[in-house]
Amino acid sequence: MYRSHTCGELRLGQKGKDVTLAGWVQTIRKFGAITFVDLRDRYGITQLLFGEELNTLLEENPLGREFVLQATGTINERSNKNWNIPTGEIEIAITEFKILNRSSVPPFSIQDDTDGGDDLRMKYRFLDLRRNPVKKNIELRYAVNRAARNYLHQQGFIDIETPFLIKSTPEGARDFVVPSRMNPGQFYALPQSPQTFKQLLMISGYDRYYQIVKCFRDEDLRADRQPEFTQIDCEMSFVEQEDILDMFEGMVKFIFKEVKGIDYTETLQRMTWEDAMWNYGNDKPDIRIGMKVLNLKFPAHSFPEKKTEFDSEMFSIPPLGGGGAETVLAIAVPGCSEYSRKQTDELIEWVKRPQIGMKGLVFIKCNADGTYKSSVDKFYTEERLKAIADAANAKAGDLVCILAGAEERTRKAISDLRMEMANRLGLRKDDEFKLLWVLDFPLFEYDAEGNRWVARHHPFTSPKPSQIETMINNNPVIENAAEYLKHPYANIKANAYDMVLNGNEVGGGSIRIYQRELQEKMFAALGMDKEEQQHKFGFLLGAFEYGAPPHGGIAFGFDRLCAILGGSEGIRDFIAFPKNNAGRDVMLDAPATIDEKQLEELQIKLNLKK
RNA sequence: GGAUCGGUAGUUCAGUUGGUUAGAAUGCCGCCCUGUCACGGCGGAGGUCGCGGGUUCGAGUCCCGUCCGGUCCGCCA
Repeated sequence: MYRSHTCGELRLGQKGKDVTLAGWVQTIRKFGAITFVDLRDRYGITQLLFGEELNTLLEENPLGREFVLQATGTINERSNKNWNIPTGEIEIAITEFKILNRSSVPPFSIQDDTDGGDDLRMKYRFLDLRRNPVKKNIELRYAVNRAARNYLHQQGFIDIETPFLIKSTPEGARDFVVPSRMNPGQFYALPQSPQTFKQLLMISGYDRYYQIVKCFRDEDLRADRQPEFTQIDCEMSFVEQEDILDMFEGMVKFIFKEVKGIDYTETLQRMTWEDAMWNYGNDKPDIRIGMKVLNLKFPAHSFPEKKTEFDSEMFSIPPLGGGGAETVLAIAVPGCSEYSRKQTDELIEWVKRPQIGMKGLVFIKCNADGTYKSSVDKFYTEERLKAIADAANAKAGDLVCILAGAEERTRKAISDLRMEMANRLGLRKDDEFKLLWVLDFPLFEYDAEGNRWVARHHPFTSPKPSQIETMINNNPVIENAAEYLKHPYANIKANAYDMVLNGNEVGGGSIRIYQRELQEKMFAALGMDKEEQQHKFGFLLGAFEYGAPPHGGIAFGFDRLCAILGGSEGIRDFIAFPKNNAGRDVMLDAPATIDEKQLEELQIKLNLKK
């Protein structure tokens, strides 16, 4: 027996008991005759006391940081208690000890506030994982996993594994591919999601399926994107959109309760995609913060049903962009009317950065005394400034920020500016959570490069029932690229939904197509002829002919959900062994070349550029 | 594919207009210390300034290239 207890469980109540602990040496504090050692394991830290009688033994067997130590002794009450740790009232008076293994000096300190940089921590991830902050994240991840499984199990879902070695379908993200030795020249692809398999399971009658499963996408990475990531993947049969929303609203609330102890009782707010874009410039708005976007001027073809008291005559921006910008958007930033010239100049520089790409930024300061001061005073009367400020819901003390430019870019910029200002003002608290459903996404997006439609969600998403006729009865071919928005397909809305948490998309799904005719129409709209459809998705089209039930589902970004619940923007510290932003595992140094012999077996010849 | 920031001691960083022997903190090693828990005191070791080239009397510092890392844009059905 290596240990009788862990390093986190002993308390004053067990005083006098003889125990054996095993763990890692956190610190050694020597005081001439006596030595204190903090022994650490997954459960906590317990102080060991080495008395004078052990000094010879300690000199013969010197301890060092991160040594693996087994020590036996008696639980003592401390004369000086440490109220910062749960075991701080006791210490173990050691009678014998054994070094189970030595350790080199670690390249960074194994502490909450480590001195290690990210790169080094990733290279020695096995040491980094010993640190409390990372350990807490990994434990939180397990708690979320457990809560999700418990909920889904209670609801009658069953976990069914689907294959990782599947067929490449170059629609959407790039596939990771795996060569087949037994089938030379042929490749498997790793799944970007188990999408088609879960739909086939619905056809097989497993009407409530889930899986917490790895997915693979060979695209460039970000702080919140990894090449292999985990989804909570779910699908249900005989459901409408409302059933899915109910079921998974329940799941997320259950997770909040189990993991964070939060009673999220209010019904999730719902917002159409159009309202999200209109009011927040973004399809995943953070609704914890205000600062709704005011649309001062916008292209006639966009959101034709939206009405505003402003129009193209009302607002143009003479000092920027020459002949007046296509789109003019504003937000009222609370409490910033006192910004100095230096601060507003800095904001102007911020929006001019290439990532934002604006030409400039117009301000209206809504002063506390009820006057208005703007950077465009010579073009506007104070009444007009007031009208704009009022329309943006600005109060005295607010700073109205106005951006102008091409529609998409400006919309993204105002959305970025809104988030930036919220961050600067500390409005995005990492312990405040607000969930939102975004509904009624467009089914299609126009791809100017290929002059064709692409699926906004994925090609298995069904249109709103009322628009199935529109889809089937119209030719998807776009005759006039310039006027693609007049094509009947441009206005088809999808039976799709995203769950948004604090401005992050944490889940997304749809009611699926289950009729062969409609699915073929969808594939055709995406530019696939019959032959290609058969080659890529023949198995699914065929399956639809054998009693496919109406079905739909959703998938949650598990890593991202964990990160947000843990109060973090990045997902890497919620994954035990993550990759860096070039897709490398710096600990393994992967990817790597393979042996000539392996290439030969696969009958693959490299043809590297350069 | 692009933008941007960074790379100096084991580690985290500082290093002025280009100018003597490149510093601090922490860690490490040695000595002292019987109540520490970020222990304390004294001493010591530790550097290919990412790499290559250039400008210069002289480069950590300026220029070009390259590699590595962070963040972002494109991309991510």
